[in-house]
Amino acid sequence: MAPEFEHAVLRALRDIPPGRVSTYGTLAALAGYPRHARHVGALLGRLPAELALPWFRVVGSGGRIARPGSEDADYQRLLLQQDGIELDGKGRVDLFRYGWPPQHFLR
DNA sequence: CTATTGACGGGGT
DNA sequence: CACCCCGCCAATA
Repeated sequence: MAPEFEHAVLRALRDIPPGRVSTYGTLAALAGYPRHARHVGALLGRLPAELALPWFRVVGSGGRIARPGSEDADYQRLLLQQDGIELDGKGRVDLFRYGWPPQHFLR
C-alpha cells in the first residue's frame, strides 16, 4: 500500500482516545480511505509491537474482536479492559458507549 | 489477463 | 447463532 495510506491510518489510530475504540472501516474512513477496511486490518496485523501503537483500540463492526480464538484476540480483550472498557458477555464492545468517533445521535 | 486471499462490512435466510 | 452470498480493493499467484 501507498506510504500515504499507512501514514494516514496510523495518524488516525494514534488519535483514538484511551477508553474508546474504533472499527477498521471507520478508521479507514477517518484516514481518508473509505472502503479500505481490509487494508487497515492488514496494516495493523503487520505492525511491529515495539512501535507501541494502540492497535487494540480497533475492532470489527458490531464491536467484535477480530480473529476470535487467536492469542491476539485474548490479549486484546485484556488490553481493552485495562483501558477501562467493559466487554459484554460475548466479549464484544458496545460501540454506542465506547465507539470512536462518538455517535450518540438518538432519534 | 484471471483467480485467490484477507485483523472487513452488510444483508438475507 | 449458523451459514451463505456479494461488494470492496490491493497484493500475490
